[in-house]
Amino acid sequence: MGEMATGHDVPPNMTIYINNLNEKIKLEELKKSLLADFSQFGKILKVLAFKTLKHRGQAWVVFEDVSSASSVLRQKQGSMFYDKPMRIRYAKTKSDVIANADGTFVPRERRKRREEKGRKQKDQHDANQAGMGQNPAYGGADGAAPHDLTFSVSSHNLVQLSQIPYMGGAKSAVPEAPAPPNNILFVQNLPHQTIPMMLQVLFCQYPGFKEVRMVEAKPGIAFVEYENEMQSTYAMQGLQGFKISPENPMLITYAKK
DNA sequence: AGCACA
Repeated sequence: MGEMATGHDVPPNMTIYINNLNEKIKLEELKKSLLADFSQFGKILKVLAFKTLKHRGQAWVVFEDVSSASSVLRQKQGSMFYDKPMRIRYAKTKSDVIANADGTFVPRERRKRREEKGRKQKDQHDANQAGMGQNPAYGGADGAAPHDLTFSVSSHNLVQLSQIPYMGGAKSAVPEAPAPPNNILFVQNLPHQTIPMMLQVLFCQYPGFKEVRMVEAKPGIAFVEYENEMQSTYAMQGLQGFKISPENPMLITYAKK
């Protein structure tokens, strides 16, 4: 239930399709940067990008594992790349490198001939689907946040941070009239001894994190800025109700514009 | 916006 529509109509697979890329960047540089940037998520088998009208501003990155592709999709979604936010989805059809590896590859010429004949297309389609569908486990748990750590921020005035999702005990769960999405979050109900570093440790786990701001004169609140709204939203969902101390589930809303 | 296999 309550699943946010993340807009991927295609089943998870090893290849991610990226668009809204900066078209001014030379293909070789673009591919190298994608490789450099995404390698941290797992082994990359291939990066493809083309200069034709129909394909500029787009790229395909083929990972060895679906889990790597999924991590990138979730963690890099909307992040800035050459001054533009990347839009990432799973590729619609299986990459040749993958098809070659799993034996379902059909050379392009043969493919075309088949399609022109107007029959046997279904075989090809089924072959493609078979390769894609090997991931039954992924669909359901889209909400598994990348952090499930219990950790302590501290020097000496040790504060134990217990990661217990806030269940909505009584009042301060979620505001009735939410502010419109904003890349800046407004955090309330913090313990008065909270210092910016404690919040930074928590919020910097989420992609696009920029900074935490607190006002000395106003204890208990903070502003946390991300690069964009998607990323602030993701962080908000991940940390909503997080208790820095047992009696202080944090209330996170979008800051007013 | 645009899903390829240079």
